[in-house]
Amino acid sequence: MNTLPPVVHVAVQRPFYSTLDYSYDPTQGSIPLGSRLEIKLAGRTTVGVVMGSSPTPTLADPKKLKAITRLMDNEPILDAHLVELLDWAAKYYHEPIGEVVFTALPSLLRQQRPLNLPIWWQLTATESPTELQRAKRQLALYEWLKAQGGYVSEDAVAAWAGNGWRVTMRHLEAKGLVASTTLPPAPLEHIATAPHLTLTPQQLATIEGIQHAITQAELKPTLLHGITGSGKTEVYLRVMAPILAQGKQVLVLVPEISLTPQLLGRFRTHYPHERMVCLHSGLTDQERLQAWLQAQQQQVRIIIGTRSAVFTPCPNLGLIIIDEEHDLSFKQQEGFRYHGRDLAIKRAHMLNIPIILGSATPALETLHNADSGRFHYFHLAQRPGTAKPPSVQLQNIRGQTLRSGLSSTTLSMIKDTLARQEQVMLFINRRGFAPLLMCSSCGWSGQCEHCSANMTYHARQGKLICHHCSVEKLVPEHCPQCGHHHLVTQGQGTERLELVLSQTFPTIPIIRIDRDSTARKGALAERLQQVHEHPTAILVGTQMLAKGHDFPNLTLVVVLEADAALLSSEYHARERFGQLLVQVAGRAGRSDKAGQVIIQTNHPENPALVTLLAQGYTLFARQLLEERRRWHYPPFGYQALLRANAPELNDALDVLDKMAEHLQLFGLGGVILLGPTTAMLEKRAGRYRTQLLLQSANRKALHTLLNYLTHTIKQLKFPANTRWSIDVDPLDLT
DNA sequence: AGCACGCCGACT
DNA sequence: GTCGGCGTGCTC
Repeated sequence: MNTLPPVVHVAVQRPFYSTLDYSYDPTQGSIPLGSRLEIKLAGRTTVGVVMGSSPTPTLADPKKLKAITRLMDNEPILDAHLVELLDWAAKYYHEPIGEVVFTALPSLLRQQRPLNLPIWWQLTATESPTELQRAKRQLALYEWLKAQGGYVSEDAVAAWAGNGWRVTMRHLEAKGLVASTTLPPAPLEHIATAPHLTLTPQQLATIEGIQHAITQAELKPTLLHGITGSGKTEVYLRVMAPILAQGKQVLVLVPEISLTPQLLGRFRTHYPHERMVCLHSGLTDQERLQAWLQAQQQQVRIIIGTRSAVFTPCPNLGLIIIDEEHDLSFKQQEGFRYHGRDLAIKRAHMLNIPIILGSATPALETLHNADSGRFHYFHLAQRPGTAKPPSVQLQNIRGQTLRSGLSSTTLSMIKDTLARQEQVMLFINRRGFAPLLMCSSCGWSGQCEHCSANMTYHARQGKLICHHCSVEKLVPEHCPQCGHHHLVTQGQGTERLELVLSQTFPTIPIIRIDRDSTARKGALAERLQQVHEHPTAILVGTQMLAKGHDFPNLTLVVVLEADAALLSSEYHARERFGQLLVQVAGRAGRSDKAGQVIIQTNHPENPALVTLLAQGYTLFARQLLEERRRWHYPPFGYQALLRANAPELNDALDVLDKMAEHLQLFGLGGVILLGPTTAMLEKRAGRYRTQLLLQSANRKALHTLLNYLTHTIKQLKFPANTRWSIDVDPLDLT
């Protein structure tokens, strides 16, 4: 007779694409989905998470079956919905299930420490039945519980009732008078008492429209396309109100840490009595765990966080908001390469709750979804108050002599702006002093030993730094190749601009904001403070400056080195440049003063650029979409990028050659293979990088192929020391 | 990913 | 004769 025990399907922190089966003793009770287990794996004790169960083992050889060691916590750590989402994500991104589940957990929960959530007792009936009259002890405990307001912690019960309390509680539980629970949800506070901004008719109409859209039976994601300064945050805040009033949770995803405190401030002001948490990379492990638990226990209803916050357990989730949905930081670029926005959309769909994507510059994919009617679309095209959109002009620098990257027209406009006692911002997406140091005599240049790239000259530190692998070395005093003393720099960086401007405008404060000048904790806040203290000033910065910050006295923005992005062969480059340009331009003239934007370029006739300036972002984006349609690029086709790297180029190529051959043997089913080729940055940190692009009009065909690959890859023999990865929906093809 | 097992070079 | 190199293969 077959007496095989029931099993749970367990995700473990190992590179396995499937769960492992472990048996358990059903007489000890069932094991809920999402529970954390202690298990033995290959002779070692480790942590697993229950992803499913079945009455009999599903593994081929039942002799291998082991029993779980124990349940680690008194509560499952993930609810059924998150288990389903993570399961889906593992399949969609072709990532080992354990990798997915464990990146979704706070790091303290990946370890073998039990969580031991406090148990609370909840009164479930308020009328004490007469039968309790006879059971004095039960009655006393029951009345005491009632006096405490209906929720009491296990510890409090033990302290009050003394020995034997557990038996008494079990009696009360059996009579249906109490139930054990985790922490009670935070009480409903009173909502939105802060003084409200007056809304524009357009904002009001948008809020009303969104509120109507998100209460429809058939929910679609909503794109809120609002130009910079149009008050998207205010719309989020108002749309949230009815959701919060129902006691539901709102999950807000934001691009990166630098903007989180700012947004949190707005939320605090608007909802001063609502408890909220922030989940970002700046938290300690303990803080992160606490925030995670508070969301899980419904102690907070507003959860603001970066990419990984999409996995925060919210048992009563009512709305998801993705701010700056186009932002690249939502896509994880290593390991489990998920897209926070796309997973949020999936999560909202699974829960049948509304989701709002906000951006001044929606991603092409998102815009296409709105154009095709798959998403609702709302447009906030005006800035409230007197703020007007800035005037943007292209400045042809072809054949002009530049002074440290600045044309004479630019310089005179800077002078004029400063004379009006206003601020100027110079935007250049390159930190350091100069991107290249070379010998004027023999042509030697400072190459990184580990990467196929130049090292950037950082004057202040007196170093050459590789921006790809962070290797540093002291600037040589003379040419390492010919001994010549005349080493010259080429090109512009933020540091050099800062220096040149301080020489040209010795009385004007120059405030540089880039990764180097803001590395120290609190340095960014200091710099921003300086900007607000000096109404006449020059700001020099990288894309850090492009997002979110409000500089009311800033009226001139100069964009330098625009051409690299325009000429790039990477088809995402122009989309990103357009987004960046619109975001940068949005910094100019945010109050009542008119803003101007100058773009220095050698290619003022560039069609994408011309469309962007003459007809705006939406038409620019639609034009790029048409191009993508012609090439069957996303969103008109589906892509996955296989990457490999190795200390030897041939080994890295060999990996992808073997994969390509393997896939061809299986049958491509209409999927096109492009490559293998070397990556644009051929060598990085001592490893050669190669890639193979898979493209198909049919998502299913692509996924079938990837699924075959991951499940048969062990048959392939790769050279030693090679690594490979799969990137589904890649956003970075370099 | 770990880790054990296993088959070839320089050492007590 | 052994210690240890990292190639190969397995983990419910």
